[in-house]
Amino acid sequence: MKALYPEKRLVNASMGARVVAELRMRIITKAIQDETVLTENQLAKEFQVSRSPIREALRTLTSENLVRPERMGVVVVGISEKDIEEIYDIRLMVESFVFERLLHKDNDKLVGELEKLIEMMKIAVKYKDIDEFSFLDLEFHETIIRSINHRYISMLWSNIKPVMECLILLSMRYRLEENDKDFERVIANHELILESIANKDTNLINQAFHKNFNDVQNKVEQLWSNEEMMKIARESIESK
Amino acid sequence: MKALYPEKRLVNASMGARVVAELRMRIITKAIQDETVLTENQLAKEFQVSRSPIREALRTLTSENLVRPERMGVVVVGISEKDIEEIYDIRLMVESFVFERLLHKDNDKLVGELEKLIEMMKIAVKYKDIDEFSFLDLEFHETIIRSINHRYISMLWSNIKPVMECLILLSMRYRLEENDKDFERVIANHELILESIANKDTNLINQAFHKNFNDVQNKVEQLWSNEEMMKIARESIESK
DNA sequence: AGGTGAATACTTGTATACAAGTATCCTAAC
DNA sequence: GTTAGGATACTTGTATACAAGTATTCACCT
Repeated sequence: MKALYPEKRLVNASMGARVVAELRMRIITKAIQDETVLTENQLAKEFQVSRSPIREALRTLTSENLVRPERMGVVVVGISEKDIEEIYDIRLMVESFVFERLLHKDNDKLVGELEKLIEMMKIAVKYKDIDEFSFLDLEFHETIIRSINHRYISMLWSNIKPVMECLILLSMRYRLEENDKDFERVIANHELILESIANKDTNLINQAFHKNFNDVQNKVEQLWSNEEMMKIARESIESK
Repeated sequence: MKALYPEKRLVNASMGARVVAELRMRIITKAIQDETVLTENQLAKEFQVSRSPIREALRTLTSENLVRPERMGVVVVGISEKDIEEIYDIRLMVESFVFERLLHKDNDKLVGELEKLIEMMKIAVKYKDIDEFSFLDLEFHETIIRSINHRYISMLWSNIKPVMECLILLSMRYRLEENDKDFERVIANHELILESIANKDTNLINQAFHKNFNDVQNKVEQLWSNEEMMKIARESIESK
């Protein structure tokens, strides 16, 4: 099976990290079906590594709630449409908290960084580097979140980030097949968020969040609700 | 050094789990100072186990933000008063979200469970079993959170829970030394929360949350702000 | 036939060995 | 005295070995 997660992001990564990234993608795309039982030995054989990195990977996936430990081995939990909604509950909760804090700060430096990221996103679209575009999207949000220097908010973010990353990656790949005008709209959404922050405009941020979230969430759910589409998303990378 | 974490909670636990529990307590009580560099070999020697469980422990502590990985070994981050405030930001955020959901549900079963927990807390106070009281306190909150069946909210909770557990454990032990009338007030706070849920009373829950949070947070911070008090909390268990 | 129990082939948790890389320290040259 | 360079003693990441425990299977007994 071809790797689902971009190799580019794994240079210098340990085998453990590679296994996590790959398993996560397979679980989320249902290339590994829910309820499948995974054991360390079996995975070690399949990935041609020892049990040590596999153990590490399974622990990470457990903490991300993608698998649940049972008496012997772990069983794949995967994610459903309901889970995706729930992830976006968390995002909305976290990002709203962050915006509230931004209102009482000077955000010039942040605004500058966000402008840079938007420019880079435009370049990524221009050259159809969808994976890069996805990572920039995520980094945009992470930059905002980190800017308030709230250790535990950052921690929350880092807990849901890996799954978010997969979701965005997949939904963007799918869009590319489907309708690449969508990328313009994604960029416009981010420009709206940027403007809200620059002007500390509470009404605008609510609009922006809901626009952005509904947009991404709908796309992701659309993707998940249709087995055929999921297959396209999986294969869009495998065929590369 | 005597164990800081109750042995009772570690029956059947793996060495890895024990090491995590113990290191977490030592870091939070500053028995291990911030900025200390910990390496796997050194800890393996100290705890008389191999590197495998130590590795596992350090990974867990990293995910909890109590240590941060560096090129060689991990360095202890620990928690400050600001961090404690931030943890309570998260709690307030999460528990408010949960209460909002509770308003649209039938909570009879939940209310029953909470009543049971409060009774048990009273017994724990009667027999001065402070560690048990602390765990019941935490379980009270966890029961509420789990009741809305929100996978990612539960995940967030499980990420901050271990540190919360230590904080509550320490603050309760300290109270016992200081003024054991406090326990009555903690119970009263929980009864207030219970009542808010039973009656779906939005105003009351805000009062209850703020009362409970301010109470615990103040106690904890009071504890942290004074080196001498921290020593008392540490030793209150060591002398057992 | 149905249930019991022992043998077997799994599983995880832990210890240990090894390779590759990095900081440190000591020596030597200037 | 100061700096360069190499030996040394660390570090982590990974592989492998072993012990203890659990599911399964299959034969045997009732």
